[in-house]
Amino acid sequence: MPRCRRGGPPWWEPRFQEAGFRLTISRQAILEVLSNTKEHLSAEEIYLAVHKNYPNIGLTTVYRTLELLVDMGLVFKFDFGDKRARYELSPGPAGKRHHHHLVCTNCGRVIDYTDFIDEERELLRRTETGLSEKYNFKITDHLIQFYGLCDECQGQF
Amino acid sequence: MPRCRRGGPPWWEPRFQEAGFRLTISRQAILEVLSNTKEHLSAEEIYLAVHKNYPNIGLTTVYRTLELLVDMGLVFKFDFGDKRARYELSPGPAGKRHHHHLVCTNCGRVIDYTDFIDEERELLRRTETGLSEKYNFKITDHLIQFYGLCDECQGQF
DNA sequence: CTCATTATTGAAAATGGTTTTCATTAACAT
DNA sequence: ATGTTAATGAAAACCATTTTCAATAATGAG
Ligand SMILES: [Mn+2]
Ligand SMILES: [Mn+2]
Ligand SMILES: [Zn+2]
Ligand SMILES: [Zn+2]
Repeated sequence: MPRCRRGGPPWWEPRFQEAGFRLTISRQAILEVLSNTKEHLSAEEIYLAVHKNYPNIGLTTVYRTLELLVDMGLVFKFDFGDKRARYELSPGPAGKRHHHHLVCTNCGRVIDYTDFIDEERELLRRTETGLSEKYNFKITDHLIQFYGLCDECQGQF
Repeated sequence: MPRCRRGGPPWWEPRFQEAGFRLTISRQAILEVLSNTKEHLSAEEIYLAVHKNYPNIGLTTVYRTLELLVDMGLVFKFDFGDKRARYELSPGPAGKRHHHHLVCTNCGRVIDYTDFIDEERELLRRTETGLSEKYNFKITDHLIQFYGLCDECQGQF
């Protein structure tokens, strides 16, 4: 289980300095877990993963840390309809690209996709401009998700 | 507080017949409330509204009925990030047009918009086609929401 | 219309993800 | 190294939603 950082410190360290938050073991461990997965983990799943190496870190701290990380913009929080929040490390400086999600309503699988993002971006840009003018609404974020049946679940219906 | 139906029975009545569900007082009352509001009510708000005219209808029934209505496709269920589900009557045969939402992250206000829906539709159509092919994912639904600050909340920051 | 069937309902209890409380611990500036 | 105080863990609280189960009422048959 090799560490990801092949060189200097993780890109998120300066962010803690700037914001004046302490870079604790718990926070590093949680960020480490998030940076080593491609999945969209729930708080409890993160807790369990962290717990293997740091058995004394509690679920409460995981929740609190995730809230902080979301506020800091280091982590994104999603609702895929399975009754629990799911988290994903922000792309970061040299990370993956911005993406949206396909959610299987049968098995819960979540697929990241970056295809058509450019077209989406263009539409979003125009929509945001138009809506800002018409409703004087200052748009700061958007959510786009597609729901349906994944490859494996289509046979069952 | 005039009833909306100026003529025949509401458009949703046949849907119950077809599906074999009983058209009870509770269900009619809840649909009536939903059809007489432009807001996106929570289960409890619907319960309170129904309760004025039918004090014996319980919150449990409201939850159960909403679940049924969502399953029947008569009602849409949304998550605007305020920790409780919110509901909206489906456009129906002669109803309002399909729309998406602007959500104020400060005061929670939700604005329906239908502008740019045609462009969105076109993008969605192409995206759905592309994603279906690439991931063999059968898309049945989508969610688009914009977040930001509404007219009144912009001054505060 | 009357009755039997059974879907539907209400009240109360349970559920479960998340948040709060509060005493203890540890990060880090000095 | 030490003091200040942010951060933490365990337990309890929170709260929207769901489940339980006995009672009720919508519907169809007669
Ligand atoms: Mn993702
Ligand atoms: Mn709406
Ligand atoms: Zn699936
Ligand atoms: Zn606002």
